[in-house]
Amino acid sequence: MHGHSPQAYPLVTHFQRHLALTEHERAALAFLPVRVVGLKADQDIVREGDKPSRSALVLEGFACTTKITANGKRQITTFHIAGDWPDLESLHLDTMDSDFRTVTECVVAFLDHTDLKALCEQYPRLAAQLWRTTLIQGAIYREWVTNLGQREAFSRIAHLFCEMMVRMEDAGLAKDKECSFPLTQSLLAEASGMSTVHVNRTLQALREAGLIELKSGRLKALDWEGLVNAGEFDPAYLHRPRERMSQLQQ
Amino acid sequence: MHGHSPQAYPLVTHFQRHLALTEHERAALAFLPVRVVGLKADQDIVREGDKPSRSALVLEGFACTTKITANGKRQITTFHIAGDWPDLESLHLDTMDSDFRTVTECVVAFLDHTDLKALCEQYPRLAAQLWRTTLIQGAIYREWVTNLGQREAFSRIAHLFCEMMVRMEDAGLAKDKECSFPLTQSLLAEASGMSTVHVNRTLQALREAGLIELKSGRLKALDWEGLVNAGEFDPAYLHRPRERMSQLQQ
DNA sequence: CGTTTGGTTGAAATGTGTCAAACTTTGTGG
DNA sequence: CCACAAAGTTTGACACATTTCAACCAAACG
Repeated sequence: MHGHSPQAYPLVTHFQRHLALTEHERAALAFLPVRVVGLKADQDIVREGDKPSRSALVLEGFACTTKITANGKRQITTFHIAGDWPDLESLHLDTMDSDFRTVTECVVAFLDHTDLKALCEQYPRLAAQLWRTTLIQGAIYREWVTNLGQREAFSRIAHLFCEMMVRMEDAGLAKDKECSFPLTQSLLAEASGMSTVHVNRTLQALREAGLIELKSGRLKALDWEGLVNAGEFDPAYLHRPRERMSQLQQ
Repeated sequence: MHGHSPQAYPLVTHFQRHLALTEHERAALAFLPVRVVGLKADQDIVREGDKPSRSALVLEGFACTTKITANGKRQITTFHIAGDWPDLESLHLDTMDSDFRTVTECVVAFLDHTDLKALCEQYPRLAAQLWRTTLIQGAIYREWVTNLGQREAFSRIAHLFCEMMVRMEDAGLAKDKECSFPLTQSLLAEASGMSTVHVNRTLQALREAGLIELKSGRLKALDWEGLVNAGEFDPAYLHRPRERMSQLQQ
């Protein structure tokens, strides 16, 4: 599929989450050439060392950014869900310093850097919004550093679950604190810097504490407040649009 | 001190590291109003929850970004040295999600967001460069997540030392793999997610391995290649300007 | 010179990793 | 639709990295 398709609408949605678009801006976005592609699970989209000429907006599915150490260990540095723009940074950093890959089957929209750069020059507000998108991703990284550095297993996993739940909600993919969650324990291990075995035991502890239910690819927070406490979770770092902020209180 | 002063030159330097400036751009930078301020050690510059109307460029000294968990533990998410722009993100994220504070005495240049935004609208290349600056900071966060998640004490501290040394070199603050390093062991603990005691023991191990000398506020890599190996350090994530890349091989 | 701050040490407690095996679920091809 | 393979989860026992606590020492500092 190519250009001007209905598939471009998610792009408009992305911007409208934070910004009231003018007609011109909306039109510019609608006419941006996009290439929508379906991808298999567990597949590289961009690799460390690549010099991409385009960036991908996730439309459906779960993806992640990973880094591999010289010793061959792998760290997932963040998960991406629908609406996320995982490798937007490559717009201004020519060489990828990490891998961007699918976790589940995904649908992504590829946008050429040349088109995006032209858009940015012509529409400074859209440029600022894209910049903002990368800054929020940076804020998430800061929180992950803190999560890995300061919290032990139980809180750490709880925090990860809180973050994912809130982001899924904001993307319209969760309700009643329940969402699709197709992440294996070994992926959770790679994301939390723990061994698979210990993730397993921690999940049992979270279940025994009555905080979560996690099975067959779905996560449900049985006791949201309890989970938030366990994870010491404060969603401020997600810099959510104002309207969404209240939803946490529910 | 206010505006147009010789103090503004570091600003030009910052941009010229990555970008060949035009005369217009250089002039625009030179005329940006800056307020240069000297700050005491161990002092907040901006706090979590603040909504700053300006950002600070570090001219001298060591600073850091920190997050405090609900349990009162503190994580240093990154260190800042001369030439760094620690809270540039506040240009587009209205509320700070972390603290930015001095470690040593510092000299910083404050720049108003309104001025920076005007600059960005008029000079897209400068905007892109500022954006790039925040993206590189993001890349550093990714690496820290990996460092905390996948490396044990010995490698983790080695990696931190490698990063600092390379960044100090690039800022012109290190030569012969030796630089000022006024970080206490308890700061290193907060940055590495380890206890002070274990930092102490790890430093002894690094010394016994003949990799470093660290005393009276100075760090020297006695065996740079060994340190790089121990830390599995690959500086690609720092996205250094091309000319500097070769320096690592020395 | 005393006081503070930062560094070092030892011993014990504990969180987490490792290994290896068994079990369960999911997916697939016959 | 079953049977089988593959993938993911769970378990136990043990090893080990790291934390904690408490004390002591050294260096920096006014």
